[in-house]
Amino acid sequence: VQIGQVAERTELSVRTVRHYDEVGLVVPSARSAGGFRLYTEDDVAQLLLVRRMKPLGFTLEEMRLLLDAVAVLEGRPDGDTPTTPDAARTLVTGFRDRARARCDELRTELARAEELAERLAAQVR
Amino acid sequence: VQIGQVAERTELSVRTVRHYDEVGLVVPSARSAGGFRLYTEDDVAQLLLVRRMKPLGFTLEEMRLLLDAVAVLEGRPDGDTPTTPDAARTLVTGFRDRARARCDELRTELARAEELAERLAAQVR
DNA sequence: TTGCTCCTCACGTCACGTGAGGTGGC
DNA sequence: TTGCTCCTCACGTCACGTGAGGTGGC
Repeated sequence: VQIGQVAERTELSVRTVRHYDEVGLVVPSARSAGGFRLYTEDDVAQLLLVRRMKPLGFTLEEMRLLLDAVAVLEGRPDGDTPTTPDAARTLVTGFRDRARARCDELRTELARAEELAERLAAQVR
Repeated sequence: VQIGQVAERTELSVRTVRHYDEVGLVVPSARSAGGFRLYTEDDVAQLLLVRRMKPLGFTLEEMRLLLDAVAVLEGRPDGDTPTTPDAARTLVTGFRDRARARCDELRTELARAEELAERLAAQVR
């Protein structure tokens, strides 16, 4: 499937999907004869995962490491990343902890944001 | 009060507080003889408001407009921004709506993030 | 052949981070 | 006088946005 469809399905911009390819975060599994990026369903799943991670404030490089580690744990070694399953587990555990911590932060930020919205509402009542 | 104290109280970096001065978002009410930025309690309150707004994804320029409008509605005309109360009300109403919409987005992002954290937890179980 | 989608440079932008080198004030 | 805090350039960075000019494929 082509990048336009992928962008629509993931709610990412075409430029963003392209950028993730440029930095090696999610590289399309194939190219057409004319050079068009072709994404498999697995590629799309990875992009969806990345989109879920974005609010957690990880860098693209960190997400790349995480995706690689998860790939190792799920038994698809990804070709060029020679991570041991053990290293992968520690890495994923670290990300899990950071993810949970960030979720807590997000919750308080959300509460504050809601409070703010109501303050603005009161301002124009 | 000096920038270091302000940064600590607002949980913003010193550089960030300085940046907000540079772009005219929150300008300290005074400077010491030696050029040190001096913030009043009102200045700090504005910085706290800005920090609450950040998760809502507004640009610094937008926040500047909002702070000015709120200042007008609260009866402290801010000197250089000649906004009418009417224009201020419409602007604030717009921001209220956008803030509420972004709160909804934040809620779904949070839900997805929590789901993701649990997925990572399951991965290393 | 006409559109629409895609491509690669490559520079711009937004919100700061990060030194470099220098001064203020208890 | 010694620290610690603050100052102003000014360049770097991260995650893309935004044209410019060109091609692929139904």
